Amino acid sequence: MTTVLIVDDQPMQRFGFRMLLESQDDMTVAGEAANGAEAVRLVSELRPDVALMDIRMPGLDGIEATRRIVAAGDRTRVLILTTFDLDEYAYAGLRAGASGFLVKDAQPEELLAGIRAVASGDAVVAPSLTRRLLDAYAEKLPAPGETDALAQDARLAQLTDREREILTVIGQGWTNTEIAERFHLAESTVKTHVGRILAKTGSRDRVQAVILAYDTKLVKPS
Amino acid sequence: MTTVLIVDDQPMQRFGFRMLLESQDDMTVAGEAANGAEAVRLVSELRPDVALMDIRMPGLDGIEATRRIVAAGDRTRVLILTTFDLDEYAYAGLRAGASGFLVKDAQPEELLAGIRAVASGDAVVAPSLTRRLLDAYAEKLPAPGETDALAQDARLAQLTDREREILTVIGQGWTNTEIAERFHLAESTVKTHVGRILAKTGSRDRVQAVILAYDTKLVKPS
DNA sequence: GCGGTTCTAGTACCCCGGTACGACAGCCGC
DNA sequence: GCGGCTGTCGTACCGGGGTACTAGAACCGC
Repeated sequence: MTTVLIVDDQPMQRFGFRMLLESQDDMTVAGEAANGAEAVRLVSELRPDVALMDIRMPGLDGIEATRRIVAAGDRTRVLILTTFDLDEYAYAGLRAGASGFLVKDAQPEELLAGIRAVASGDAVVAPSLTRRLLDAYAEKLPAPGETDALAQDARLAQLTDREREILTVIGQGWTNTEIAERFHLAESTVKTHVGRILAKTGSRDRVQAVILAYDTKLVKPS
Repeated sequence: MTTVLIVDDQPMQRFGFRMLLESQDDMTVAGEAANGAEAVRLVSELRPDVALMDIRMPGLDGIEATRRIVAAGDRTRVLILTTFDLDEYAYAGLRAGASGFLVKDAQPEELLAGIRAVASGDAVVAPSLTRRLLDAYAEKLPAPGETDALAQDARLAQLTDREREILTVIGQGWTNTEIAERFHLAESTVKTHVGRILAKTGSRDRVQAVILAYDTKLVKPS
């Protein structure tokens, strides 16, 4: 069962969302908030799976509320909903750590699919924005040729591709739970991988693995 | 009317797609191709709106075919479809200039919505991949204000000398027990310090503290 | 002297991380 | 075909890490 917190300053808008969500038998509305401050408070209190977040609200807006929710380290994923797909909003929302960004005039099915995707650790972005996201991403890609000047360390060389991939995100601070969610693996699988990484690299725990990742430039300082 | 070219080496797979597409009154199948070379040829000949492209095919694969179609400057958008959401495939496909990337086990509605989005110039990406895309994108973003490096220094500045000292050895991989022994402290004291360090720096656990230590150059790669 | 800060220390509790098994499916090379 | 490697998943267990409190001692500045 996916629990959802509805955040919107317009009562009728909240009502509409509530009706839609309650009509689904795998979803339930954990609560409603009319502004950002209330949203932050209710998230920490109710710990919903997903916060459906409007942007324009009196007082604390949706962006800032998202930032605080993400910063608090709660497991709640934020799905931003707004009337217009203005770039600034989207970018700001994504920077704030939102897991998704959809426009309100989306089809109900799209909205529901978005909520389910976000709840399961995936992310969703309105199609109109995805294009720009891809363009920006393409620029960031290492280049058609080869994948970077891969860190050649004897310890890293023993790792399989999968293990190196996982070590990379360990180096970015991901917990086993997060790795499992975002890679769609069981936590036990992640633990197996981590155990092998530690054994192969001679690391005592993931902290030393992180240090190794930095020292070998597998992960670079941000 | 959206015209679609189906590219897949498996006849049954093509048949399935054809049935699905023909059931829609705003879509029509322009043709079918069983490999990459045929796809490139048919695109230039039929000029469909969208090419539904499988990746694994004998001869010219979907990635290379996509690259050539895009390079040819045709108006045809390529939507890549594959069985598994392997990173390499996705990255390669996006680099090649595809307008979208979906997994074959997606719901038919998702697939259709994806085709319509791509045909209208938008882009679509499978939810499972969007997450990683967002993460990568977030890294690329310049950061809210001008903060970043300075902000992290600000977080370090809040620490007392003792705390900074302890954060340094945390960054070197020491456990609480080791810190207690070598600093002649009780482990409970170390835990108190660590807890305050995490709170002040906004780190979730010592792993993130290690990352912070490296990013701020408090600890330097060996 | 008194309040604020820092360092120290303790207890109690819970959860995540790591280990130690075993198991199976797919793939590749011999 | 068979064995080895890889990736996946499961269960069970334990210890360290982190949190939430409280609290005393030393120091400093007003």
